[in-house]
Amino acid sequence: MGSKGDANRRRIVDAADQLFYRQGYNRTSFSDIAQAAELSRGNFYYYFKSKDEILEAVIERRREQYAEMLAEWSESESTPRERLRHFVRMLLDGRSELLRYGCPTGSLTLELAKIQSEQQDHARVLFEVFRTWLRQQFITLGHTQDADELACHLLVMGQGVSLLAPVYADPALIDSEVTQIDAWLDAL
Amino acid sequence: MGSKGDANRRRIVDAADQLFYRQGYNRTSFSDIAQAAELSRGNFYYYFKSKDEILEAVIERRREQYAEMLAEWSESESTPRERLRHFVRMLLDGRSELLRYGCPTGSLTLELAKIQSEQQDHARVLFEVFRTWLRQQFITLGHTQDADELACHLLVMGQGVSLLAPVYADPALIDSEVTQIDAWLDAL
DNA sequence: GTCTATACGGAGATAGAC
DNA sequence: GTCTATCTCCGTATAGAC
Repeated sequence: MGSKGDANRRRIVDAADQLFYRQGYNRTSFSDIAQAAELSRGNFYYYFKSKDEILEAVIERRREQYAEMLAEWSESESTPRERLRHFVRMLLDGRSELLRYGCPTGSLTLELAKIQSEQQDHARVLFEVFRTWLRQQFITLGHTQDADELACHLLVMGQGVSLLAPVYADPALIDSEVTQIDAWLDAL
Repeated sequence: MGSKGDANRRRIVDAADQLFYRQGYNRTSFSDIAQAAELSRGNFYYYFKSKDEILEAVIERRREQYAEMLAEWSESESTPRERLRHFVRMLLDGRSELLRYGCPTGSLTLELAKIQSEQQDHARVLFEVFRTWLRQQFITLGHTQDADELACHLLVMGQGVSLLAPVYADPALIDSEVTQIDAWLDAL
């Protein structure tokens, strides 16, 4: 657990994270990751013994990042409505990557869903992070009864946009959708 | 192009269609398809020389089926509102498969999007079939100005539900979403 | 048209020298 | 900790007998 090893480990997870997003999990090989992390395949196996282990590490890393991001939003935005708007604005901020590769969480989870395995359960926690946070915002907004349904509906719309985005690669589609989602939020 | 060959060809496309849906395109091998179609690998290559060719055939087959299905709905339902409701009801009718594998169109297209290739263009036509039909319904409903935006928004919600469905494998989530989408339609 | 045999490359994974 | 060499399996694809 020296400092050199930790740095390499981080480099591997970084590289794997990016490649899983851009190429997909199934199409990303050990060689791809090793090459991107600038390590030999042999040395690579010193850090991770299976593709499963890397995936687990990537998911855990993303989970931490998302949780941290949402915690920051909870601090920086004072009202639940502003926080929800911040969530929607993600679609505009990550626009160029969204148009190419879709949502990192959605695309990964959908890929794993087709291989009925324990990996799917791991990936689901990523959605749970957002769902829980969104639900809390809707509760604070006064929608105590249907907070979870509203949270899911917002997730649904976000995922729908993220899927259609790479299909049409059209920025105008994202703009139009964000407008409609904002209108839905305002009407609540 | 004898009758025997045509039957085999159809069997292959059938098998490939199912496997692409349930396992995903990337994880489905020639052997998988040959086995499901009950053909030897050797004979298999007599009909399709590459995975690309099979994919093209599968997409074309789906396109025809969807176009036919939508044409039937245009006949069986007399008002655009009823036709749109029929579209939403797909989420309930295909419930059990949706909960396991998501939407055939959405999952395939997302997978292909990560391999920037011509295959992506082929898959996009599947969305175009629905988008065009939906747009027509909204126009008939009187929304001439924003028909395309509304069509896309309905597609977005459908795809969002289809992605979240296998993540949580919860029928109640689909029910709740259908209710909310129906309410959105009614308000138009 | 249908099969068997086989070539070839890439992927995951390990052993062992340094 | 890092590397090279190597093993095995699987996937795509072809040749050629029947």
